[in-house]
Amino acid sequence: MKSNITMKDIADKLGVSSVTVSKALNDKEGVSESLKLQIKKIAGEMGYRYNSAAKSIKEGLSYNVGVMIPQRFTGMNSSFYLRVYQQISLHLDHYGYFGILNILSNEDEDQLNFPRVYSENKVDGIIILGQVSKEYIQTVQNMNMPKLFLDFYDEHAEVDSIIQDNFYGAYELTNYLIRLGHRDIAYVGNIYSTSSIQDRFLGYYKSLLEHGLAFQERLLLNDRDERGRYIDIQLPERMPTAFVCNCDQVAYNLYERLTEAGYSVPADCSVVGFDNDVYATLVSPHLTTVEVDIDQMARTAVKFMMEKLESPGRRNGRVLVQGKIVFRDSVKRLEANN
Amino acid sequence: MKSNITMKDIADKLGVSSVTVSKALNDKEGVSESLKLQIKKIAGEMGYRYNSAAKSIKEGLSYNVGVMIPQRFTGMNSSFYLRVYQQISLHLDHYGYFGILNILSNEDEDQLNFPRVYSENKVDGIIILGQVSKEYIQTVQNMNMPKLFLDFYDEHAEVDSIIQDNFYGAYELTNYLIRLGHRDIAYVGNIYSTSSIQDRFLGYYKSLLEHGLAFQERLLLNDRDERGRYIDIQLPERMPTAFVCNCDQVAYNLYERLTEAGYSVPADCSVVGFDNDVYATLVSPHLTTVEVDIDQMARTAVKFMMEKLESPGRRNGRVLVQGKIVFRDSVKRLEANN
DNA sequence: CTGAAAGCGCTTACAG
DNA sequence: CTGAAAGCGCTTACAG
Repeated sequence: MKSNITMKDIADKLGVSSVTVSKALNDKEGVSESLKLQIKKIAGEMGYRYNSAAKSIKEGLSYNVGVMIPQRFTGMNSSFYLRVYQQISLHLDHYGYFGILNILSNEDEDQLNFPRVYSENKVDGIIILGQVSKEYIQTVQNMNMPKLFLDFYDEHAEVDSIIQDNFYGAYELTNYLIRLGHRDIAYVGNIYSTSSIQDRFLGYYKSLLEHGLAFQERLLLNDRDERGRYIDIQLPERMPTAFVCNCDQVAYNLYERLTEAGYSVPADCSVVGFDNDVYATLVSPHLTTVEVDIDQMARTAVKFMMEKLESPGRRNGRVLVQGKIVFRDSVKRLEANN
Repeated sequence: MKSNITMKDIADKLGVSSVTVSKALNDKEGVSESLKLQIKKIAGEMGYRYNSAAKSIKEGLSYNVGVMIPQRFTGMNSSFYLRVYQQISLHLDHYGYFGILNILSNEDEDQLNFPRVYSENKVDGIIILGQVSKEYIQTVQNMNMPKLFLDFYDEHAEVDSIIQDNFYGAYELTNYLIRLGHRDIAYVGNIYSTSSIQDRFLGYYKSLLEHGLAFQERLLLNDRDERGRYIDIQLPERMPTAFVCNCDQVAYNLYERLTEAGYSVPADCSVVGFDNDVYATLVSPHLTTVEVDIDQMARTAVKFMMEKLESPGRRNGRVLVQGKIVFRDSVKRLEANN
């Protein structure tokens, strides 16, 4: 399968030099218009394909970017990162780059091995998509090429990161509920479980504070045990008018719980979620929720990476990408508030 | 970011030639053991990284395989192909290869453009993942490198393909129902909608035939209109004891319909699905269904590709990958049949 | 065991 | 406008 037609072959066919062919095919100065046209025509006929390896070796650039996803985020039910990767791939294309997916195996993560894309110089930069261990972060820092953390950050690492704005999303969502007249609003989630649940809680909390609403313990409902397994949600004795759930799946669970207890959404109480995944449209009525702007995350990551490739010293720090509220039918405007 | 350490740098540091360094680093014959060790040590210290572009240019091999997914299969809710890609990527790794994802845009498909991975010689072979247009299949055939169709095939194209065995999966599932004593079994799906719905129907049909059970029109329930939108499933007047649904999502829809009508699964009637996606475990009781063996598909695709890379003439034809039944609690053994 | 020479395909000065 | 020369980093014969 190495029927490789080279510039030399085209040059020989036309009795010119390969330098001239190179100039013609790259639309560079120094070839007469007619020769250029002729060369391009012959190239097409001969099925010539550019050899990017030769370019790579000259420029020391592979025109690839590695996207590394830790293995544990790649299970059956977690296609989120794959979708992010897909968008990254699409945006890289605009810059003439390609994305190489690299699943970081648990072993490689434990043994602090460099990924093969790095040790074989297959990529010009690397995007780490999804939290890796503290120790591996150090390994990443030892890699001598532009790098970027996506969807997580490390306070000590000198690595730029792009994360979704969990805090602001929950803040906006809660503001929205308050604007519609809700005053007694619960938060559903184990705030000691993950940092995103905690950050979302904080956004909810800030909204309450800003509106002079007192937070009370009874308004914090647990959704999972310390190992992350969902538990039955205990509804408070005096029911709030609205629930902010830390994610759509928990909202789904809450719906079931409410139905059992004889409450109807949104007539008796309103519910909002987070993520806009399958669960958001699996419940009836469909859930008002926050959608992570995957495209924006990918676009930003690629932009930053390209900038770093241009000027390696470039820093962007910790950048937040805001989600957008998807308004559906799980929230009711309270009469009280006109 | 081109602080590239080369073999020459290592050689200079030790006062040897780069040829010797090359041999040492590649564990080739012709270097004394002690020198080899020393070279490897220095290489490590200097942070040397192999330049795979140089290898590529020598061998005419990129050690990359392209995976092309038509844009229309990459929406929000279709992560199936991304998961396949992920597995391909994993298996390629075993062979020292990398996978480059290439989303085929609708425009490129319409205009029959070669993908950039091809025209820039970025890959040694290409896997087309998901049905492309008749016209584009021709374009694929014009590509002068090993290629493979995955999850679809074309009767006229001289291209090997790997597809899931829809027919056999439904056949087995129906056999299972019959073995448990079911005799009156319905199929849910619009058999004119897609070829996989049709093939699954045929598997169901064959099972009936083999067991001497008569198929009747009343046993074929429609699930979607000609544009693919789900419609309300009409339950037959005389209820069957079991339903074979063409996919899990439709089984999910059927559950709702059955619940409305006052039937309970599996007490009153049994239900099976296909795909083993989220919907399978969203219903209660969880659904017995067929899981596509993504790993097997990916593994086979990579194996075939590697063989083609070895010997380009190699043909494998149309290969079917069988799914596996996932037994859960949506099926009841009928008393009648001990 | 060790290394000088040539070459993979292309591009970048530079000379004509 | 056109092209000979050198070089990118590595490997493959081949000579010593």
